Amino acid sequence: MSGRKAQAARNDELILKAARAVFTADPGAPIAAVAERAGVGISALYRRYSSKEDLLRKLCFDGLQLYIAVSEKALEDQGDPWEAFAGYMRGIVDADSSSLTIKLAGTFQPTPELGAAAVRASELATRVHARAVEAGVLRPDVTTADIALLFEQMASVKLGDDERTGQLRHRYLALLLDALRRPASHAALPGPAPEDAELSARWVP
Amino acid sequence: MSGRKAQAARNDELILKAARAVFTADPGAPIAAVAERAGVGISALYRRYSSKEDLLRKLCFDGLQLYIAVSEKALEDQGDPWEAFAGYMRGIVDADSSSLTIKLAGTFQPTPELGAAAVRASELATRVHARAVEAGVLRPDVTTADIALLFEQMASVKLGDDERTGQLRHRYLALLLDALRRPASHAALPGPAPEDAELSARWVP
DNA sequence: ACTATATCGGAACGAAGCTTTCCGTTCCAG
DNA sequence: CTGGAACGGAAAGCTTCGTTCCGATATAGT
Repeated sequence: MSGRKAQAARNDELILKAARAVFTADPGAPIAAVAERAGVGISALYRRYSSKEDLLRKLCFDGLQLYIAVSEKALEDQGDPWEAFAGYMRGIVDADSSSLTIKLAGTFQPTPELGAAAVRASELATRVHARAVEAGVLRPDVTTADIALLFEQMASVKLGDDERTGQLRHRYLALLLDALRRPASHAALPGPAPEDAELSARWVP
Repeated sequence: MSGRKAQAARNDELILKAARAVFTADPGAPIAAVAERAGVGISALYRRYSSKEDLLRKLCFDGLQLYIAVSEKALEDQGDPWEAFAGYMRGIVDADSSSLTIKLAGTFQPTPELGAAAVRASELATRVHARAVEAGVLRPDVTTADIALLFEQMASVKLGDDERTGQLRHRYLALLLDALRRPASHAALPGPAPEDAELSARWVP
């Protein structure tokens, strides 16, 4: 495959990647920002998606699929129950699925297909959580819904570039995992703490 | 004091309260939303603030003052060091100061006065944190800057009305405090966990 | 070589939303 | 009674955004 077809296929990927980056950074970003980031014209977007809503639905659906994949992998993990659960949490944080699902919800009309994926994702989350509770590695007063909100808190962390943001999210996830684990413990925190300069830089954009 | 002057004084308060509510819920909200919520006309706003920026600066400054007041109160607390620190955290979360400061920053040009308040707030935060570390009640691998980012995570929790949101923020703050406290422990979590219905309601606004 | 076609870039358009101004009205103080 | 402070809200003026449209370009098939 080469020539024009190849560029079209490459653009498919470029556009999705750009859309993910732009809309996770700012759910209200304009379509033009996606095109610019992807390095294509606006018409390249409208050839693939009939509207902005359509693109957002696609992103949300992909985000749910990713969530589902991570959850299924966690359920297959037959190793140490705590490590399986912690790995699941880290996987979801890395997938940034909260930014791709809940943060975008409300900006478009959900389709049945999308609703079904959301239900499936929710079921899997319940099972992963239940397994950890039954294994006795998780404090029992935290519910599945709590976990969902905690993911959103991790997703709210944004500082510097994507790499730094991911680093910090894992730092605070480690803190969170200490609070969730039974018995209580204090694991070492990964990644350097934020510098004062990193924080104060946000006052003057 | 009565008559027209009295209404003006009452409006001063009404407008500020409305602005706090509106802009903490949505930092990009239009001025008209503030006027509507306050139950006044737009001109009542522009009589008091020369521009939207001006109003935002005022809100931000007040937020910093509140932050400073809570911090000073914590420093005066001579009781149990852990309880003093935990009370400080709860106080800042209740003040919702992250929503009034950082979330609004960037939408206006900071003034020297505002910068000075920010510096003072930062100094106090450092002292409160240092005191808890020196007392040995706080895990030492968490920095003052970490605490600031953790406040922002609590402020990112939003579900249902203001009361429910506050309840949940305290629930997750309790979880967080478990992770911060030395030695490690698990305190009971306050407030009911989110219901599935509360979460799924957000998919269809 | 030549043309039909798929794809693209980006200007142009129209709708929507926002801040700010402006004007007529109300109501108190002197 | 009257001057003016305070008000409500419409309208001006501007920006931004989604979408459409058109001319350009490069390939695939003949």
